[in-house]
Amino acid sequence: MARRRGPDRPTILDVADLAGVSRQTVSRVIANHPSVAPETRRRVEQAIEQLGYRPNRMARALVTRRSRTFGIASVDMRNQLFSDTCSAMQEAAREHGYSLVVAELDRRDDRGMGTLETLVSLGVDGIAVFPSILADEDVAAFAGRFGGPVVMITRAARIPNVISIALDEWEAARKLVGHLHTRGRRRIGLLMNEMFPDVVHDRYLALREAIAAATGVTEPPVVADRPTIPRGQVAAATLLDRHPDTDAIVAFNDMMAMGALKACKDLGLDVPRDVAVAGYDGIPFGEVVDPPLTTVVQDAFGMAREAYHALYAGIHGQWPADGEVRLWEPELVIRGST
Amino acid sequence: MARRRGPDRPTILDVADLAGVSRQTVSRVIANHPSVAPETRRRVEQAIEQLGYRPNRMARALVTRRSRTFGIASVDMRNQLFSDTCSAMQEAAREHGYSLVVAELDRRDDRGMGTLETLVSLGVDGIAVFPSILADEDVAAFAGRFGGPVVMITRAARIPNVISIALDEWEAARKLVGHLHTRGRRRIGLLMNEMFPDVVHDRYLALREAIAAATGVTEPPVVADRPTIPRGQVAAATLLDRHPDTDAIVAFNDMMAMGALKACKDLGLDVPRDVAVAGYDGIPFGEVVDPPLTTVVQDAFGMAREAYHALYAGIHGQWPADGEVRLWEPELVIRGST
DNA sequence: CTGTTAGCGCATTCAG
DNA sequence: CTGAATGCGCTAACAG
Repeated sequence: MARRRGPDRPTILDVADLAGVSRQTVSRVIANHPSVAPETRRRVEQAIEQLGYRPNRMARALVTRRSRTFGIASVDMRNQLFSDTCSAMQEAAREHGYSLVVAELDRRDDRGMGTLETLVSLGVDGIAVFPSILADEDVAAFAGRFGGPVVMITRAARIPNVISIALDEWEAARKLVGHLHTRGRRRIGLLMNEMFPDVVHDRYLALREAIAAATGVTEPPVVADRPTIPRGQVAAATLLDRHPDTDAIVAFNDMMAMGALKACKDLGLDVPRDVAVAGYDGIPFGEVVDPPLTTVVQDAFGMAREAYHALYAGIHGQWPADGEVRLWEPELVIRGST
Repeated sequence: MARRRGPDRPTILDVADLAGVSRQTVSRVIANHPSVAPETRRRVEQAIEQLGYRPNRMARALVTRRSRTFGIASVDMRNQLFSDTCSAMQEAAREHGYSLVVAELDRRDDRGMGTLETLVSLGVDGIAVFPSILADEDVAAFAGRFGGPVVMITRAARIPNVISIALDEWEAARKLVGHLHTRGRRRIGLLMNEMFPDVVHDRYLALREAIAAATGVTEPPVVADRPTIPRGQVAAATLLDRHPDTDAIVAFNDMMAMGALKACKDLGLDVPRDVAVAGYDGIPFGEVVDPPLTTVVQDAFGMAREAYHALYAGIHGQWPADGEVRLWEPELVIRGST
């Protein structure tokens, strides 16, 4: 087969030869094992430096059965909440020398399950997943097969072998709907994400409940689509067409909410006078749009750190066989759109 | 050492035993090697299915010296252009069964070079990098050490062993400045990214040149900061404070431009009447802000696909020892902010 | 404190 | 068409 271009990377044997020791000694130096003579250590370190040696982590993982990588997956890598999560997880992972393998769930490949299996075959020690298109049963099945720890972010569900980290949707819905109600809104419409109603997000259930409690409306109008600006625009237009008396729109996330803003503008509706609009996530663009967007802020960084530390702990200690849910407090940021 | 929880994942040997063949035969079936009897193949495939076997890609990589992963790195994973690039690269990679290892350059770790080395020790076959904090010399040094293909995105520079993929900054500057000039703007201020002037981006050189050609101003005012909304806001405020007669602001990217929008609003300046504002990248939020943002759109998806295919070709074929630059056409999208 | 032996899971020779 | 031997780079276990 074709040889690598240029010289091969040095191996532990090259270092050992140059330092005049056995490879085991080199291995000990790298692992910071105490039982190495200072002089020997110095020689080895010098050889490492001189050769520019870097351990092959795949070879190491093969024997330690630990790759020091975690996988993280979502159906949309371009989502700001996901980027923030990746960034914060990687930041947290650095202190332990862990790396992140990021994958976008391919819905054509067994609804995304194939992507998770790929992550496993890459040898990740644990997995964080934004479930979205995956049902609880999918995640449960995967966590059962996969030996390592699995964390689910953005959905609260008690799934065997899974720690779930998510916003407290009921608290969020109470805060948001309470705010809208205070502002005199009574006919609240919902923009849900594309999986609805096949995968019913707690966000919907919680909002429906809060709306019923506040206004007496038990089945608020709802339109589902992809959580992007253009699709949110289409969804909002549909909603307003079917229910012209709508006086408030709550969108699944800020992207859809921004689409709703555009739809209102298209229809000549004033926000917030005619229709109030609110989203979820608290992405930074929310304060630059016109009008600035009221939103339920998720502490993406805190949740990401929590996810990382759960995975890391899960590798070394126990993992809850019957699952566990960790809820996060939402923060309502009120801006001009409501 | 602590054993893995649950049963170990099945290996190729387990499959071989169950199918009653040797492991090489299993290996051949997996590799789709033709010389396997149909009946044997069927038995093996059934065993694979039954055990839920998935090849260990690290073990495979150890012997093939090819991990079928590419690394991609940037100093900020949360940047939309980077997310778009990751997403598009992964999409392109799927067809060849390649995966992406995403890393955020840690500036504390040798200005990000340490992160690149980590990627190498993880065994990636090639690397795509958004250089930002890395100077051309850094990238050159790394590409020299690393045996595999290296692609640099968002900066055009002829660096040995590196294919550089970037916007045609001169064409972009001509289009943008030409547009501003047509709109009667004569005192154009610049918001550059934080590396300026230590790492001078072509974007600055090109804009300066275009501004000189159009207005005769050879040293346009410039303020540098991080390419985020809040820092862009601060930078724009500084610029307008120092040069109150500024009638147009060109920002390094849309994030900074949105910050400039906020700064203008704070100062009671009307955009675009008093000051025109434009950015680069063409992120989707640009059309939702107030006023909608004029921007130089980069074809992130096209560039990402190009980057992937360059890397993939580089693994199998030749790589330009003296480097290569591939320029991409910018598209100027004119909206309300100018 | 250091070296030797063995093997992680797999693909690549080379034999049959 | 199939199997046996070999080794990728590394660490664990055991000797010295």
